[in-house]
Amino acid sequence: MSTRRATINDVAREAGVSPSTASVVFSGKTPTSEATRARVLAAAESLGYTGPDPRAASLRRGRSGIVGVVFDQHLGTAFLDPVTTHMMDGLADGVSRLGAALLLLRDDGVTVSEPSLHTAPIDAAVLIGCSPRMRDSLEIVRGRGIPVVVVEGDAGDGIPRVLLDNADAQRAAARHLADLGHDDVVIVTLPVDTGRRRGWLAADAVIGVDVTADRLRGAREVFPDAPALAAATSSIDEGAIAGRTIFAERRPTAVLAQSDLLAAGVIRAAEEAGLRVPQDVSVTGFDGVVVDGLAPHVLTTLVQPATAKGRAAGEAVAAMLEETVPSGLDLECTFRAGTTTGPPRST
Amino acid sequence: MSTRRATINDVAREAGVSPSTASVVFSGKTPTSEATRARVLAAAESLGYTGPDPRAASLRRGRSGIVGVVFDQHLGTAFLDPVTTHMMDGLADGVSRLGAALLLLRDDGVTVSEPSLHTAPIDAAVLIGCSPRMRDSLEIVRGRGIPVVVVEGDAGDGIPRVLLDNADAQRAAARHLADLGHDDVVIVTLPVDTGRRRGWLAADAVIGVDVTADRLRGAREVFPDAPALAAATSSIDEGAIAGRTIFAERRPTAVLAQSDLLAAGVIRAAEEAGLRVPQDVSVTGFDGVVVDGLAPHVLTTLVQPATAKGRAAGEAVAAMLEETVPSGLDLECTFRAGTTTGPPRST
DNA sequence: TTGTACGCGTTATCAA
DNA sequence: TTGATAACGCGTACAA
Repeated sequence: MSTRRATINDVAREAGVSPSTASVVFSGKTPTSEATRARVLAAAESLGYTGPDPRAASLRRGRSGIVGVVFDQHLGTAFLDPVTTHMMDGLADGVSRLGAALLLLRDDGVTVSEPSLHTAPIDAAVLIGCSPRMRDSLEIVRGRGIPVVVVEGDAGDGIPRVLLDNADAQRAAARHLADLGHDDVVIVTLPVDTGRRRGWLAADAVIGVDVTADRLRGAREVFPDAPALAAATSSIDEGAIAGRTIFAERRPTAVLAQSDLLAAGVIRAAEEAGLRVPQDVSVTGFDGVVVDGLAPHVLTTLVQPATAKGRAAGEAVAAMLEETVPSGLDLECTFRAGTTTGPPRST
Repeated sequence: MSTRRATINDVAREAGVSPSTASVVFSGKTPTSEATRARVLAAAESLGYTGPDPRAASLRRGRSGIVGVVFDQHLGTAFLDPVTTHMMDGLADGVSRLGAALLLLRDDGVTVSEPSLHTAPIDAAVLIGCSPRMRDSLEIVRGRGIPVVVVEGDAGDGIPRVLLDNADAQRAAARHLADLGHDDVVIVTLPVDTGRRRGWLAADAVIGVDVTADRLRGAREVFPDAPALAAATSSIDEGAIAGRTIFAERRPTAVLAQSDLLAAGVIRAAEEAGLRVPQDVSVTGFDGVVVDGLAPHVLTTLVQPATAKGRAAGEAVAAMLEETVPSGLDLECTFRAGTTTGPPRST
């Protein structure tokens, strides 16, 4: 009874074959005679050998079978958003053709914990929600020569990215409001930077988060002068905070929120303020997720293909690993009219 | 311009030092003179060397810095439950002292994709929700000699597991109902097996999922003859399905659901059936998660420390890796009285 | 503080 | 169908 775990060498010796033959028996890469195969398996069994050491195999192969998923926020926070969980689901699906598993990584810029982006044994990486800080993550990964796909963010120079038609979609919602007759509209935006500061956006504000910028641009194409209030994150509570701020100061006929969760919060704030939706104020969201607790309202929103987004990212990663050019990265949102928008109240 | 990436050897040669010195510069395990250090770093820079190859390092070290988290269901499904996401959050926290990252693994018994439990380069594993199928996963992992911690499941012989006082807690809720005067109670359970079949449970039904069995046991200690209806998963929709089944057949004065999501669904079904909560029927949940959309109700439930559960699992894993005996694995739920329970209607 | 030498466990390649 | 050989890239005793 040795203290050390058996290796494939031990098994080979025990079975009376060469290590390479034993290896082949486990990998199945080359046909082997039934007899040797049986002998090797028996030897493994008797030695308690349970298969090749993944670390050694991945060193030799140059592949670990692991795809890193990089978040720029606390996991708990990220997973609170249904869009993220659906995307993870699709991502798991998308990389499965690669036979890869997902490694959860967080890049908050300060943590030095290992394995970080610098040291994780990943074959590829998917960056979620490219905030400015993500650029650093990107540099690290690219420096390591690892294929990267960015979801919803600008990565610059030729890095594949999965994109929604954010501006177009948001413009559609804005137009919907305009068609109904609205012209006093306030926009509630997703975070504008890593600092996640709340507050009214100056006209010349620099927006570091692309999703936010794109959706804002789409809305402003229809309502060039609409004031915009930034939320600290995408959640019902944040939406409610934003809503309270808005209704304390003004009475717009419509609020255009950049996410369903924010919209739900705005609706809550509106009702707190004694406003009826949509009679007194119309509200639109973005994402098309199921927001529990919104009943009986059905949110007017843009439905984004969250699962498909993840799957597209996964497949893009798979393609890059196979040295192919990824495709199918541009996805479209669908406008869905609900019960939270209607004609503006007559003044 | 070579086609191959630079190794630490190349860097050492370029810097005019030995490979071991270069290695030490990167790991910081041994003091080095400022001069050599600078030289090595410069050499690395000029060769585009971004640090030790994680695969080689982990082979050498015998550690990968990765902890596997094994689910027995689709990731999307698992993450739909707030309890799971909170637990993941805690888990990420708990293993962080180890400096480890989390690898998402799924064991559905059929997938042959790699890396599976057999081949993933993990230092330890956390099994979530030990259904019968999980026993197989367990065998695989143990066979590989990898430390395992089980969350909410019976792993048998000396495998550390993070446990809630499910039976006790559920008994407290049942007693609460009994004290109010209820005696016509129906129980809605979590899945009873991997097949996730719905339906009334026979008195002698074998329950393969421990959480389900424990909570049921606690309830039956107070209401020995209460009929139990199994749901296919823990969700509001499943709760509603169960609720509809119940109210179509009978009019219990109280329904004891094994999760908050199920309870929310039951409440929805009750209201559909024209029953008021709690006047016509009381409902209790389990978990203490925030269920959006339940307002104005506040669920009477057992609050479980979901984040703490994850953290405990993470710390247990860390302990095992350090050859210590894990502790702090038993966690308690807290009874929280809400507005969904009251005295039974007079018959 | 630096260098030498070797092993970690596997698998690709090629020849037999 | 099997076997010999040579990396894969690194970390670390141990000696200098």
